[in-house]
Amino acid sequence: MKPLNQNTEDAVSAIYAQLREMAASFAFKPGDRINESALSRELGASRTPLREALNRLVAEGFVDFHAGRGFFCRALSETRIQHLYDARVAIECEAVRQATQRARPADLDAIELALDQSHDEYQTCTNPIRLMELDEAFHRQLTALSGNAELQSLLATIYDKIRFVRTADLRRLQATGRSTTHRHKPIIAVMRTGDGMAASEAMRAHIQDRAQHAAEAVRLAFADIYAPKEASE
Amino acid sequence: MKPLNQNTEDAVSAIYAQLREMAASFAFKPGDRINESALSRELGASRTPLREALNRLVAEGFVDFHAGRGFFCRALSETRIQHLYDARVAIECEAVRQATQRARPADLDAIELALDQSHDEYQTCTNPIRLMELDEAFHRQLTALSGNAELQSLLATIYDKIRFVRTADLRRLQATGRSTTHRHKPIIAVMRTGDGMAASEAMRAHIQDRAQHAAEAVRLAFADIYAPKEASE
DNA sequence: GCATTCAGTCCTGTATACAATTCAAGGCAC
DNA sequence: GTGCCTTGAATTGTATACAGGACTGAATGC
Repeated sequence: MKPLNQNTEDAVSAIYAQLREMAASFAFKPGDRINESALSRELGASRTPLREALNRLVAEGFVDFHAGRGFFCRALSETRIQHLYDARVAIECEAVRQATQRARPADLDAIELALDQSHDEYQTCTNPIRLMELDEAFHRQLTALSGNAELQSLLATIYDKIRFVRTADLRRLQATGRSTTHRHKPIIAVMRTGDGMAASEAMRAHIQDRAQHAAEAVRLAFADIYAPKEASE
Repeated sequence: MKPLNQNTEDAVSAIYAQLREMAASFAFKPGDRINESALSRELGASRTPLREALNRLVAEGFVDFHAGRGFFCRALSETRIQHLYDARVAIECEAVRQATQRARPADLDAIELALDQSHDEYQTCTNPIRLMELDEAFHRQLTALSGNAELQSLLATIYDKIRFVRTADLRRLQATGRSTTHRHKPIIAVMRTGDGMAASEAMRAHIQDRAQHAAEAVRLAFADIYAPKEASE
């Protein structure tokens, strides 16, 4: 087999990143068993590094592992999505609270500028993936202002898990001509007042507004997962 | 036929559980490289399942992985501990908030009963590990009342990461004749009023009270880690 | 004396082999 | 036809072999 350059990037991490993306986009159907031999062939590696990468995904909750039976794509349920949205509320509200205390006006200016710059693209963009990236960037930047690496990494994992649902939700939002961008700037405005509690509640309201549509988004996501994809990949 | 699933699962999962306990108790010194061959011999398995278990710990943040150099016990710093305490605040405050809305009086009665039953043991117990278990049980039970599996699993991971520090902190608390149990019942009392926000704030105050001592606890923990242990192989 | 180089050794990273187990299908009894 | 057993292929679980990078320490040049 082709030797991989271990100095720059090891195979396990590369496979892991690929698998995580595949899991986030539901290249595997929920509940399906993952065939190690076939997948390792597909990824051009052997089963050993593949299994190591899969074990990371098990620890993060993307994949289920049943002894003697192998790895399974974790099932998607409305309950689980609701739980993940609530976990997102927990992380982001605390992060915003901390950020409100730590952030300097210049930090908030930078985020607001980024919002303004992406506003036009947000309105015209038709690619739901890109749409989601723009939306996610705001939340990630805000969480980063908390200065807490643990909160950031927890949030990143949650986002990966709900990305598919959020994409479906944002697509539907866009189809109805609405958007969530206009809800972002008010949060910054509250943060400028220095009231961490109020900023936290603003973020809570923003996220829960979307969470209410999670159930419908899950159904949309299921439709996407099982719909035949034309010429994709 | 009897299901021997657990039998085969034991290998990787048993190693994983052992490693997680070793990591939580800092059997490896922070920053040290983990020698796979030696550790696999010690655990009576080969490197393959050991590496799979280690990769799970990488995903959970117990272990660092550097390509080409292997696995390393993750360093412990005051900053990181502070971040983990703040993450704990995020998770537990939201969980208590949800639990306040969901819990029936009987659920709260059960937790309060458990508190009363363990009160004497808490006062007389000299084993810091047991002390920590008792304290942790309260927080875990409360979080479980939220009904959110994601919050529970996130919290479990965080607790494993800060367990060593918390043990040192509780030991010191006990040495000074104080305890944190008396702070638990007031939280239940607030929950009974049905005011989720107030309950959340009570929990925040409770956790942050201990977080303030985290820095000192880290130093104590370091002392424990590097102190020569008698009769330890 | 100090930095550098260069072997030698150790250790990691991955492939592969093989045993153990599960799964599926076909046959058999009822 | 239905349910159970048997049997064989497919798949997982683990050990091991081996290639190649990383570390160590001594020898060398300045």
